[in-house]
Amino acid sequence: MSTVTFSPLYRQIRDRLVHSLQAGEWRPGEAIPSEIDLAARYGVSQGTVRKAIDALSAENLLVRRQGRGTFVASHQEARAQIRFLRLRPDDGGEPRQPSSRFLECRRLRAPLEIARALEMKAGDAAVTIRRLLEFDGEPIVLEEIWLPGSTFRGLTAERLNAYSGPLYALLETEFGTRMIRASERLRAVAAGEAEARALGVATGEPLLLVDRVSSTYGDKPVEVRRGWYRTHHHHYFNELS
Amino acid sequence: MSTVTFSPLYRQIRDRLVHSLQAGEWRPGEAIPSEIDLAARYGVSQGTVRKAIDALSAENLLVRRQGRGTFVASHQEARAQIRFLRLRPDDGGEPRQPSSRFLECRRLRAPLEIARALEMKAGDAAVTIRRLLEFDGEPIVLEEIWLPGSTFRGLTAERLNAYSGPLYALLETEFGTRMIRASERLRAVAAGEAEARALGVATGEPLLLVDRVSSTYGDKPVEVRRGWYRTHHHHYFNELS
DNA sequence: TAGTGGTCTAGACCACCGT
DNA sequence: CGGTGGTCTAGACCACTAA
Repeated sequence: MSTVTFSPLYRQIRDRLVHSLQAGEWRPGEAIPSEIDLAARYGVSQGTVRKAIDALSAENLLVRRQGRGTFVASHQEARAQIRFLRLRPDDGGEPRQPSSRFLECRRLRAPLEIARALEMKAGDAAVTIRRLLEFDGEPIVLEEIWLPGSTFRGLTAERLNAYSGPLYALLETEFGTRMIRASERLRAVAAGEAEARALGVATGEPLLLVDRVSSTYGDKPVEVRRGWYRTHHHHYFNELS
Repeated sequence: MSTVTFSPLYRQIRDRLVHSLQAGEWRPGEAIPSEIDLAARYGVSQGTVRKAIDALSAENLLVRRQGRGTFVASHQEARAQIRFLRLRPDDGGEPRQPSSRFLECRRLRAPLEIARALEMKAGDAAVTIRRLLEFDGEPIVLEEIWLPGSTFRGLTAERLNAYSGPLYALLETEFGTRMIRASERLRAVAAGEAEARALGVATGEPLLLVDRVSSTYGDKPVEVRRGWYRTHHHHYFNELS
């Protein structure tokens, strides 16, 4: 009585490619084998490999570059960074990358709520980071980040301060964990004392509260993040299509 | 010295299909001709038509249904309605469709800012609507909507009140204008007196301010909308992928 | 110029839907 | 059952990149 799950060939190839990506057979930024090579490897036609790669390209796991090859997507690229930070200045200028100031990085036991979101047991090791994102030297976003402690064992305050690029790029290159997608829930809230102090606004000021859960291959959640956004001169941009 | 714009066949077919949609050759909800018929009509192979339809399907202009045909997307469908209202109850239940209570519907001259967003001249005829969206009888969203008066000539308060479905469905069936995509800018603001009164909250309460510009075929903007969202028990959901 | 991805075709066959 | 979209193939050729 179970539903027969028909899976087309290109879908199976797609899944095998994802497994290879997950296993680190090709690293972020590197090229994967050519379509013809992959077709030979899997014993299918080039067209079928092509359709599999099309799917992964649409999912932003791979990036095609005509005449050069197909590459593993990376958070080092500007495009990936924009995808994961939707805040833009009101004056529509180039979305300059913010600089981050780390306020705290501690290892402790995961509270129940965090543990549940990360699919681990309450009390398991976790890392928490607090940081401030500054645009043109002005603090705009306060963030509190939670990661599973086991997979990010060497993540310390020194490591964070020694690095200047986007956080996801560091997690990707240093810890082999690539954030694939995230879902966010937005609310308007009044600034509490801590948020107000960090962002330099009055207590009670309206802030945009952004709760995010990010996941890696196989939709496994590996980060929980709460951000307080000051939206006086910035806005959260979203495209409905 | 101009860049040569190479346009593949499937892209040209895509554009011709869009023109047919725009001209109303097939109405929302109706089936378009089969791939084989279209291939014959345009003198290309079925595979090329297929790729064109794939693109339009990804853009949510068409909907494929295996074994039945390919249909013109419509705002009557539940899927379209969800795409254009990202507010969900916190308790993750089924996103019930809100009921809307119309507060006002007036015809007047477009203010400068509205005119610019709608690509018309300041002073041109416009329609403005104010309404309240209620979830389970509770007012959650206050909206102020602006439309070009010329294309929505028969839009009146009576017409709105006589209709119960989603607004875009009415605009689509009664006025032949289909909203294709929209871009939104979100901010956190303090409730002014008018918003507070309409939503039944205290003045100064944090609200999620959502500014939207929607467009129809050819990215022509045809609606400007400002919404004040009460996010005590609801949140704006967004998927980063 | 060699190698990559991108396009286009023709044809065979499969999965699904309604009658 | 006939008609629709969905898959897969093999092969030819085009567009782009780098050396």
